[in-house]
Amino acid sequence: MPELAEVEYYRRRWDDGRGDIIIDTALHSQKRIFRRVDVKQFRKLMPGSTFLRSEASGKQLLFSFSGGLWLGIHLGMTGELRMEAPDFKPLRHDHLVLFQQQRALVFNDPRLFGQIRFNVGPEPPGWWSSLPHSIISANFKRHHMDAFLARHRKRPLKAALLLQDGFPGIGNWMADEILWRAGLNPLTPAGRLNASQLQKLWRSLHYVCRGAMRHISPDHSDPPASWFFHQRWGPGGTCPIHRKGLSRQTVGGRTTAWCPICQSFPPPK
DNA sequence: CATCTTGTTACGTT
DNA sequence: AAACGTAACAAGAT
Repeated sequence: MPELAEVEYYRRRWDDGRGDIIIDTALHSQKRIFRRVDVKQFRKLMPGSTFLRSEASGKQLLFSFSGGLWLGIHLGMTGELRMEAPDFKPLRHDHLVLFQQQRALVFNDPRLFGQIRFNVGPEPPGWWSSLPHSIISANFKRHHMDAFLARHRKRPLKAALLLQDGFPGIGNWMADEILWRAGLNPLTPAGRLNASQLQKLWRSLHYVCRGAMRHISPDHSDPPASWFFHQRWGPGGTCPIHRKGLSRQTVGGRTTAWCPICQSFPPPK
């Protein structure tokens, strides 16, 4: 499920636990989610530590705990965070539970594409510090986008938008929304955009990211009815402008939908 | 039963 | 060396 705004939504679901001590943990440590975690160390250090704060960057989450403990979470395709009662009994897909006096903080992921990290140290772990600038932040500059598209000039635009090094937080539906609003065909090679098309992509990228954060993050509600979002799945989907049928094709390994009128393929040079 | 999935990574190829 | 394309991972929904 989770892209930029949904990740932020799930981050907030553990907020009630801030300032409280972890008294116990439960984890399905044999699952692939924990393949990068020293489980023995986690089980030893986490109880007695206080949950301090959390942050999201793209699709990555970082939770900090007293004693210099850092818990990284990637939700993968189907990961969720939620709160339960303190006597919660984890079921099959509840792979990580942090028990507090008043509640249980639960990470659930049926499909196991998520990933947990655990680091110890005074500063945030290196994998976190070296993440690319969030698209939402002022540090994400136009020259970053231009340089990234140039580096991946042969990739279809859709595939380039899915690369987290360049567009952190963008996933399948957001990429389709961005390209529809920019009037760009998903198959266009990333290095083939002229100045005006680059500008449209830049503005659309920010419009969709900001809009998703505003509409989805607070309560996981859907974006406005005018968004392409509502049309891109079902076979009956139509362009919100023309009300005509959409084109569909796998691009960059994902199902991609676009309006053949708004997003016509550019003529060869 | 076959096909689909809002994500990433390993690996072989260009 | 870097970029590119695809299979694989796992489980549930349709």
